[in-house]
Amino acid sequence: MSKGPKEGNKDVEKDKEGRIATRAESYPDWYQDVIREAELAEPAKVVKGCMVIKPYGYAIWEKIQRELDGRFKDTGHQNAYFPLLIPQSFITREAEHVEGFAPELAVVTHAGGEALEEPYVVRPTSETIIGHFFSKWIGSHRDLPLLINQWANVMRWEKRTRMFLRTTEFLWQEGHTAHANHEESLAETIRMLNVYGDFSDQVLAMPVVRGIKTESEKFAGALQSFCIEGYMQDGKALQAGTSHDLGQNFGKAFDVKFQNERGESEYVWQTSWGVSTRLIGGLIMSHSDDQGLVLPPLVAPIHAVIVPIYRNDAEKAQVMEAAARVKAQLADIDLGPPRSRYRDFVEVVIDDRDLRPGAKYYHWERRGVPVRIELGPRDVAKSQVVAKMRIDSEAGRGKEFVAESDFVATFRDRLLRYQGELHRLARERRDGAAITLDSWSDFEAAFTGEKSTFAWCHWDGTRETEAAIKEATQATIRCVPLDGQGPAAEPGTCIKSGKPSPRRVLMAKAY
RNA sequence: CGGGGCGUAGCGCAGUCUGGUAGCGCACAUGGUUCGGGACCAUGGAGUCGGAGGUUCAAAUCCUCUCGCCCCGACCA
Repeated sequence: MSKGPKEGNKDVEKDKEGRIATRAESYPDWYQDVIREAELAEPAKVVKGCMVIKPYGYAIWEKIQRELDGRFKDTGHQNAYFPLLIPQSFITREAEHVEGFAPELAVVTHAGGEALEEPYVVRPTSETIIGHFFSKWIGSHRDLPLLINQWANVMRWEKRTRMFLRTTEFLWQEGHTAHANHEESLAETIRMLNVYGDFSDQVLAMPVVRGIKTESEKFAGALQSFCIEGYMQDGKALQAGTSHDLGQNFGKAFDVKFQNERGESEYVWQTSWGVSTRLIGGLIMSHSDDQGLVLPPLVAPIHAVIVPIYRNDAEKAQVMEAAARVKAQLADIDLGPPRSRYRDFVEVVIDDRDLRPGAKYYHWERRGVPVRIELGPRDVAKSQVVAKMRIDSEAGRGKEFVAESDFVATFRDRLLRYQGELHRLARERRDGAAITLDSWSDFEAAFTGEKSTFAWCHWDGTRETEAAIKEATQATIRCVPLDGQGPAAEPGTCIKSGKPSPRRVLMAKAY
């Protein structure tokens, strides 16, 4: 939408011709326009680096929450809530953790009109305070595993912020679990990584690479961090979710001990995992185009909009009656999977505002509503509807004239096909852009200036080489892929140092 | 923390160089004509020009200080 029209601004050149959508190519123009014009959010301005999530954007987050929460419950987790403020001393107990988070903490030093004896930090994440409570709650191996999730806000005073992708305050969920041994905690770490990966593929239609972070990119305080990396349309990577194997680091720092079957005292093995409102940024950067937001049906707050067309009151009465009938039939459709714990009924809006139809088309297109239904006197007479999908796909191309009964009968299938198509298209864009590189000059060429893509390259496994690559190109090692992710594992030589490498890793510039 | 930019109506901006009635588009309100891809006409409401100080007969405009936001880097979900 960089050169696209702005809502309600007639000065900007209209794109009446050439309405073939082009895909997003760069933050910030296009990205921010999509957010503003779809009314997802706006910068708070009065609070540095914070944004206001508007109702339509928040509705997307609620969809994400609900679906993820169901999956957490399915894997045996329970929700709980812990304090926003954490005693500063908690943060300093784990050496790597304090080193990693100290620079970005917001600290409360005064309360009740007086200086506090010990300041509180606003949580940047809750491992420490949850560790504190775990130590009280866990005594026996019979208390394990303890599987807790928290939906919360956190604050990280980042030097640089970007709407949804990195804001000072953000909403997320953080899972925290404690286990009796490392096999179990590692299995949990990988299990939740796959919950995220599956969710991203199935619900967000955002294909991701599942992998392991390098030592320098891992979570501060973890033994090992697993991640899912999404491909954004400007070629950059987005860390869309992480799952950490914390080992006994926090158990030792917070004295979380249990007695095993033999009566011996042991530290618990913990995990933590999280995804945030960043997913909404990933959604935008994965699917949207010059005409605005594109939403997969499973996270769309509104699945279909009916635009009634009429010229006089008689026509209006007739058309509105048909619109209400179509809406009522669609509203009974449940998009949820057959055995889902939640129902996900189709949400239909009849746009009866006093605007011309064309204005409504643009309005809803910008908001990414998957299906538009036009309904006029001609259609009512023929018992048909005119359907148009947000983007051309197997689920619909151009304007289609469909018998009302057929349309209703196939609506669920149409939405689910569209969902699958968005995933397929995103994967094709990613795989079409991804490259395998073996020479350093090719690598530099691929990342000059603002350029970025997914590059599969050999790396010698050292922190020094990793740093040198980042220094030279701004590209980083996004992850070492798990088996089955990316090219088949085969040994080679490092793209930078020429030293031996066991397998290719994923490199890209990152958000 | 470095480098750049910007604070003027709800939103987007012009006006600042060269001081002199506070402007434009959209949005909003009312009336009318319209209505299958962003309608038009008429009328109207809406502002301590980010803040403080200074220069001047006169400051959105010049000077000093200050606050805030955005973008680009270094750090990160």
